Amino acid sequence: MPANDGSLLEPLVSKLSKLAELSATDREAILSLPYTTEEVRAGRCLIRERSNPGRCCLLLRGFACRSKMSANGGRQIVSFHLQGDLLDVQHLLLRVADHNVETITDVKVAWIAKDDLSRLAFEHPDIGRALWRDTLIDASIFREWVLNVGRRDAKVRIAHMLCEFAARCVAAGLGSAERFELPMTQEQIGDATGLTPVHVNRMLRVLGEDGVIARAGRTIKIADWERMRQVADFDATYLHAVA
Amino acid sequence: MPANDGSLLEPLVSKLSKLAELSATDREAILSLPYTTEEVRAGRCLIRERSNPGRCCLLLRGFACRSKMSANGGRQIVSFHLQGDLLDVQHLLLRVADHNVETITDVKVAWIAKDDLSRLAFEHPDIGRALWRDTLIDASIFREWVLNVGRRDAKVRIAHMLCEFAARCVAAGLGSAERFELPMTQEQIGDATGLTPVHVNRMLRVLGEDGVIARAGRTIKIADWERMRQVADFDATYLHAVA
DNA sequence: CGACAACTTGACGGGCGTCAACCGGAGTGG
DNA sequence: CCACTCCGGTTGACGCCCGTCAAGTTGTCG
Repeated sequence: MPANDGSLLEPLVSKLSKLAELSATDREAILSLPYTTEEVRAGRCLIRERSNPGRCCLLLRGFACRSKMSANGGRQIVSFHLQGDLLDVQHLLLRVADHNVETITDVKVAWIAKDDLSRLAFEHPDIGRALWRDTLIDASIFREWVLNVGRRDAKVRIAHMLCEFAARCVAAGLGSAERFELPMTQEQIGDATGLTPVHVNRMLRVLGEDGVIARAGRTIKIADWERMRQVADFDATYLHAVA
Repeated sequence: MPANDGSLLEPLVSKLSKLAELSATDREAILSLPYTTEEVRAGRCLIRERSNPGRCCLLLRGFACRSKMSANGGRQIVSFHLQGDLLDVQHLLLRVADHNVETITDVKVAWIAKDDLSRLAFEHPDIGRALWRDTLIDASIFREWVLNVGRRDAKVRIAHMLCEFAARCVAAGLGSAERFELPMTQEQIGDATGLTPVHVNRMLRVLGEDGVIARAGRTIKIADWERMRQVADFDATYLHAVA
């Protein structure tokens, strides 16, 4: 499993470079982090609520999400993640996981020891700055999700989720804003928006009938992005230009 | 307005001390931060969405909240704050505010220049660690709010909000868990839980009839805390022992 | 070709929003 | 001291959005 040719952490370097100015030394320090890789099937749990991982998970390929459960058995997805995302920076400084991390598709991840990453953050101020910014943007997205789930009706809510997902895919170099692929089921969309899968389906149909989106299986096409943005009440400010 | 007797930043020292081990030097560095104080009436906006503050706001007395607006005019409160809270640490590293900060009661605040606080964080690693942890706990609370608004019904949702608020008041030394004072209106509770003020009122009445809480004006009494915790689906893990 | 998961659609009901009226306390001005 | 105003709280009637239940379709993988 250990496969330290060093190049696999390149996505992490490129992500953090967008968040702060990194020196050559910084980059080398990141690339020389020890890690192990693992391939995991769709629908598995990478990190479990209340556990204390001891290592951080870098998503190299595929899609994942973070989720929490309510007492009555309801699942709430609180964020989606794609390649290049570091899934649990918060565990550098918080002892116990307050949520699950689950795979949505088959994924490839790199595990990095918490202590190594933490040391890196505090010995290289600009890396620390980048990681901190990453968690702050994370928090900003959570705030937007609270608004989305709390104050928008189902149609707008789903449209907003699609906009955010598209924007992040484009930023990560996966597909274009006009045409992209959804990796998640309608049930997972429901879990992210606080709706039932049935109602997600209804609203996707309506969005299609309105001509705001076009669907073919899980591929979404958005012809008029300006219109989509209005329908979705989407304003990318909260992504803070990166995400 | 400048009133640097130095002692007014004591709450900040005590808050950060709970988040990381601070040396005497660290404490002195915090206390010697330049700041100005201001008294602000209830219902005012301290920081406006899309603005770029340039300074951070420490809440010395009273209550405040952070909020966002949806296109259709809905307001969503994303967090409540009480004395000792630093209201916008995220602006140390993010350029533009993605939400408003509003006063709930009359408050007294201390303004600290962003650059001063930022320098402090990076020159004193343990202060940086404490501030970072603070923002991570913030994010954890947002995740819980997404779950709360997305997957719990109105009664549980409001009960959960009350539990969190009580826990944080107790942690800050304001009142006891068995009896505390709500500073916010039922409309603000609704804005925090994604409900209308009318329905908040109904659910508060039901919680009273169920004997879970007792109300007198805005004072809340919780006799059986274990029962309350069950009704509210409340598990303080996500507060990460501080907050 | 059979099994199973995801998607789709319809019928029905309930939780919560909306509208409206009234009450009570605090502040204000005569 | 009392009338007036205003904000917040309270309660009832009614309706809609979305949840629930159920059945059927599609697609994929063995």
